Formats: sequence, C-alpha cells, structure tokens
Amino acid sequence: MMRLSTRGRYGTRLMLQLAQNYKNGPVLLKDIALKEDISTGYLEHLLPPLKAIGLVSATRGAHGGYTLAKPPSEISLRDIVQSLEGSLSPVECLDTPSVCSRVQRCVSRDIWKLLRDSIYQTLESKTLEDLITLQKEKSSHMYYI
Amino acid sequence: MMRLSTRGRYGTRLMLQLAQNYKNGPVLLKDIALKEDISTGYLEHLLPPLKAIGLVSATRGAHGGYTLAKPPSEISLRDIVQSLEGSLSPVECLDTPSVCSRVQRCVSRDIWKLLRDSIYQTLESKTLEDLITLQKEKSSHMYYI
DNA sequence: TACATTTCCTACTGAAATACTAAGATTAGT
DNA sequence: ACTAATCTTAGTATTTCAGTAGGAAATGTA
Repeated sequence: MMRLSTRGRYGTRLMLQLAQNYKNGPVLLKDIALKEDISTGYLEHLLPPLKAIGLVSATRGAHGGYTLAKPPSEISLRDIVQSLEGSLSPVECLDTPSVCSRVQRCVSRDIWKLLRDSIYQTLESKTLEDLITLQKEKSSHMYYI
Repeated sequence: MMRLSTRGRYGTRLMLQLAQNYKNGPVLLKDIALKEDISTGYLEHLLPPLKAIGLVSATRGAHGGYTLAKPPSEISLRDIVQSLEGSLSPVECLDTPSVCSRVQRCVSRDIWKLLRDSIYQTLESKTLEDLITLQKEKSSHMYYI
C-alpha cells in the first residue's frame, strides 16, 4: 500500500525532537518517548541505523543521551527516512535488478524509477531546520493546545 | 517500506497489455496471464477495482474478454495504481485524520502531504499512451530478446 | 569500589497484510 | 445442450510489522 512504516514516521518525530534540542546537550530517549508517546523500547530500535550513517551520536551512561551529529540544516528527510525504511524505491527491482528477468524490457519499471526520483527529490528538499521553522510558524497560529 | 504491492505492479502491466490491444476487441485474461507470467487466478482479483472506476469493461461468455473503457491517453498511472493500492498516501492520517490526535500540530504530516502530492503529480503525468510510446522506443533499441 | 543511570543488543511474539489458490456461479455465444 | 469466458467468495501459507522483554556494557557520582 505504499505506506511509510512506523519506523519512518516515528523516526522523523524522534529526529525533530533531537533537532529542537540541538546544542542543549544530550537528550534522554525516555523524555522523547514521553513527549511523542512512543515506547522507549521501540524507539531504541530506530537509533542504530541513524547512528550508522552519522546523523546521531550517543553518550552512554549517566548524564548520557542522544545528540544530532550534524546541524539540522544538514539533515534531510531523505537521510532519515531512507535509513530507517531501508529503501525508498517503490519496487525492489530498482535496488536489486537481479530479482526480475524482465528488467531490461520493462517499461513500467521506468515509471517506477521516475516515481522513486520524485520521492527522493521531495524528501531531499526538506531538512530538519525546515521542520523547525514550520513548527514555529504553526504554533504561532494555534490558539489552542 | 513504501513498496508498491503486486496489485499495483501487476495491474499496470495488465493495463498496458489492454492498452496495446485497444481497438482490437476484447482480450482474454488467459492470454495476458501467459504473456506477463502471472496466474489468471490472481489477475482476476485486479479487475473489479479497475472496472469500478470505469477504466476497463468486460464481456462475459464465449468470445468475451476485457477492453479498455477509455483511450490509453486518458488513463493515467495514478488512476490505475490508486484504484489497486487503495491509496497513495504515505501515511494514513492524510486519508483519515481521525486516526491521530496530533493531526493539527504535526509538522511531519505536512511533509507527508507534500510527498503524497508529488507522488500524485508524477503518476498523473504519465498515461498508458506514454507507456506504449516508451515501449516502442525501447524495443527499437533492443537487439536481443 | 559500589551504585545508579543510561545506551546497546538480541531474541521473541502477536497481529496484520500480502500473495496467492481453489472451486464453483454466472453469462453469453454456437 | 455445450463450451468458453468472466465473476465471486472463501480459504491459506508466508511474510512483514510493531512491539515487548531482559539483560549486557558503559559512564558518571558518591
């Protein structure tokens, strides 16, 4: 159904929280879990991939926590979502041509490639900084919780 | 994982076959199944939604089969994929806001909306006629099966 | 050193979606 | 009647998803 999994969705919310605390020192996962209403246990699964590609760094032990490893302006939504979802290709044959013998003559595959590229482009064009800006604009227009 | 299901993929291949036989009279599902190497049993599941939105018409009984209900130029990939996948929204809350209480203040949702719109746009911009053209171009460059 | 706090890692599990298959009912032409 | 086709419903095996659980490793503090 072409739906983002919870990994991609929760992951961007997690990253937005980290972005909002950039330069405030490490943030506890526990706190993010509380604010975002997601279990810490599940959030823990999202960190390894984000660390692996250098978006997040962690400090273990007491007074530890997680920090953005780069400024919010340098982290795009594509970075986040791709690392957590594994791939943004709408079809497997774009990542692994060997899965299908029709690859060369398949025209629908060409369309899926266009689709993938437009997904890339859309998500690349938005950074965590953009989200923060959006957040601020939004809350200034909200007169209710 | 944001992957198209086989419904969307097989469905576009099915529709391309119908498009290539537009104005040749009804096509047997059996024949399409053979060409595309998909079981007729499974293809049968894809027809009801396509008929429901008026993309395909069927003739039952002997000498029956399926026909495109509109010219290939008037059927976009969005029509096909959306009808078969059910929705093209990367997140459920775009279709059904009531599933999440954070809808109003959620900035990531705004990004998913952008993403959905770019998916719409990409798929709307391609019609079955475009696929046929692409197919022709492609086969003229292929010197092997 | 002992302890508390935190990240890190692995295994497991229930639920849902996916990708089919099967079998017959219905319709239409010959 | 008979044959050829679509139509419809039910069932099932497999995979993916979402989440829990439990403990190991690291780090600061008393």
